[in-house]
Amino acid sequence: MSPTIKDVAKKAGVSIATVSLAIHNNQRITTITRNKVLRAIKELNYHPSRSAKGLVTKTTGNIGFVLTDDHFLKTEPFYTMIFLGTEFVTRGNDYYVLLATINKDFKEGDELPRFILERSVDGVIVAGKVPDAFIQKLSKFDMPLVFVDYFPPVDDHCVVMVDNTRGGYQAAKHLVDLGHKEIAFIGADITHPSISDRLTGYKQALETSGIEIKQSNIIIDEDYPARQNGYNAAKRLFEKNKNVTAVFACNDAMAIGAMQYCADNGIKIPGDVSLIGFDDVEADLLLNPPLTTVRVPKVELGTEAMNVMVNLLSSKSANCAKKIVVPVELIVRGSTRKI
Amino acid sequence: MSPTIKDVAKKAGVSIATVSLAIHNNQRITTITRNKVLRAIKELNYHPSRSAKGLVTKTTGNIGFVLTDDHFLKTEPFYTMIFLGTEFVTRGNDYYVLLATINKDFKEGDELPRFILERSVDGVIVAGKVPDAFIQKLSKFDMPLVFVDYFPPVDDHCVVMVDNTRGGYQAAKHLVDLGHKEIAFIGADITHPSISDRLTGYKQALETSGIEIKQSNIIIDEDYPARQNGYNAAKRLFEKNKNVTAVFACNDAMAIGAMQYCADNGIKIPGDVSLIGFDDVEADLLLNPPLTTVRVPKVELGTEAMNVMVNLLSSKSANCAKKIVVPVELIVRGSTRKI
DNA sequence: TGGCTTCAGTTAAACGTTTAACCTAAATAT
DNA sequence: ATATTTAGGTTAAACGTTTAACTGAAGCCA
Repeated sequence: MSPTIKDVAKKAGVSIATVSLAIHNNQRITTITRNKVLRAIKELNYHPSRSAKGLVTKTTGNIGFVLTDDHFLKTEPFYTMIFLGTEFVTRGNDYYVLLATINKDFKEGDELPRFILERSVDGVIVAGKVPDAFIQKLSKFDMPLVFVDYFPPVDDHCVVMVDNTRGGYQAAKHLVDLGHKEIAFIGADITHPSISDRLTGYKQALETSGIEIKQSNIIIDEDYPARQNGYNAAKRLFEKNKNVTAVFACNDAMAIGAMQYCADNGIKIPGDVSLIGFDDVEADLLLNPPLTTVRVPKVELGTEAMNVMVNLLSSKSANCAKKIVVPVELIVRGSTRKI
Repeated sequence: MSPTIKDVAKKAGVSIATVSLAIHNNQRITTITRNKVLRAIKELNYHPSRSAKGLVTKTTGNIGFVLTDDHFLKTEPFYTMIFLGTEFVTRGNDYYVLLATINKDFKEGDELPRFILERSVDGVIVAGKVPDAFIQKLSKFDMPLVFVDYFPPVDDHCVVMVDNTRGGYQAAKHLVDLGHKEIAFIGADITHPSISDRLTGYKQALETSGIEIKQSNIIIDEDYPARQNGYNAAKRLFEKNKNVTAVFACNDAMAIGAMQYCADNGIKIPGDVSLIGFDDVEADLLLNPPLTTVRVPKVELGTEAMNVMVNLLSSKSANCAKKIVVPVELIVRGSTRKI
């Protein structure tokens, strides 16, 4: 068995309270006693038990990270990167991250992740879009909450967001600057605020550039923005609309699908059509041509979210309802060109 | 505050011991009392506190997952997939996974991950190659240990391995079957057992096919098997060795680098040279041509490792020193062809 | 009838910490 | 000289469980 505080107390010839106080640098303990204690700790290689500490302080040193199972399973490691971002921060602070998924159709009667019920976490980071019913139920626990890459309907929470509107603007503006006039938008799941914000940015860019916004140039799939849907959206677009010279896909997955459609149908990129995506996933660089895109700093989203959480927990301040918007960056590669 | 076992006891009109026993389906409690207790639990929405339970049972419900920081940071999400595999299993069993990294130059004096010292985990899964000093230090704690994708020097541990030798054999055999005779191997970090096993398989395949093994066809970089090193290895290979018609790269990252070198130097794949990798990473499908490779079931490695761990913890049996070898699979795509 | 089992629970100790309340001796104030 | 404060600890309760040991009633057997 590993040594307990009792062993340290005996070895140092003091009470266990003194050991505890010494560990926490309490003023009441003289330097000389503290050193005695510290020496005993070193000799025994003592480390306090987290369980015992947790029981009395009602803290666990863990943060929950929740996302829906379909986000968890998708091939693009978008949320994985955010998760890793949170891990980076915990390295510095004294926390660990517990991961849990919920059903994307979470209903009122469903159980919350076990770590919430058993109080194994001090706070919860929610990543990506989650059902309303889940947020409702989660909010009943008075537990610090941080949302990342999703803007919950009720608005008194801490949120870390991507500047999707500005990114959409930058993407479309880039195409405008290259001389394009017939610029299409392909997207999916427009109820997702991130996606609709990108569309908003697209519209703003065309508007401020004096280019008419045509509904026929906007293709929205109802489903999830995945490669297959990008393929289908491109098909729907090009079958009815021959004069499009540039396409802004709502994310890289759809852009990759669209690129595949073009390859299958003799549409040259960027020769015939310029294509720009959103997210900047690993795959972009391997495409032929490499995909121009708007970079979302995925790891940074995670670090920011965890930073907010750690602040929330340490300051014990009221729910600050803080909002952080992390900037995006246009990455020009080979899939766009001057017309 | 959430309800405690005391609240349940009061509501059900029994002692707290009865509540505990009822929860654990102890025979001593009649169905009628158990139901009373269960009803109270439901009404109060009671869930036992993990900290309190942990304190007395000396369990935490957590499993540690350790890898070196360079593995954690590399772009190919190889170990991330293994990690996710462990997560999948914990969904079914009652565990969570805590992630920690160690320095790849871990020395004897370095501290172990905090979750081990503070006893926040019931067992540790070690992924990938880790320093000997780390294993030494870790072994001193009598904590269940499972190694995945690495074979520790001292051999009394549970291990989940990839069948690298067989995979290397299959890869080289595939090239032989396509009629190739001058088959090169490019690799790096040959001290890693996985890599050297793949080389062994390569040699076996040539041998059993009656093809001479030439040292000049084997290029080993000392560094890490990454894209850049694949590029360099291909350069070294083709500059001195014009008649090679097929290359087996020790992993996909190096294969991708080699492919880049070939593209830069007018070597057509698979026209002039057939190329095969190892791992089957996401990027392979996006390459032009898509890469023939040997699939390593990454997620399955994680699930297997976690299954072994869960068995170890539940059976409380002696360290079974179990070995599991998960099979690989040849995936033929566009980068190899008949000569 | 009386002694022995079995049944169905209860009591209380234990797990390893933190921390409020208490204590004693020395220092300071009146 | 006595009363009060301060310094530097110690004592003991509390956190929420589990579980070994105990108890009292009922059933059984001779």
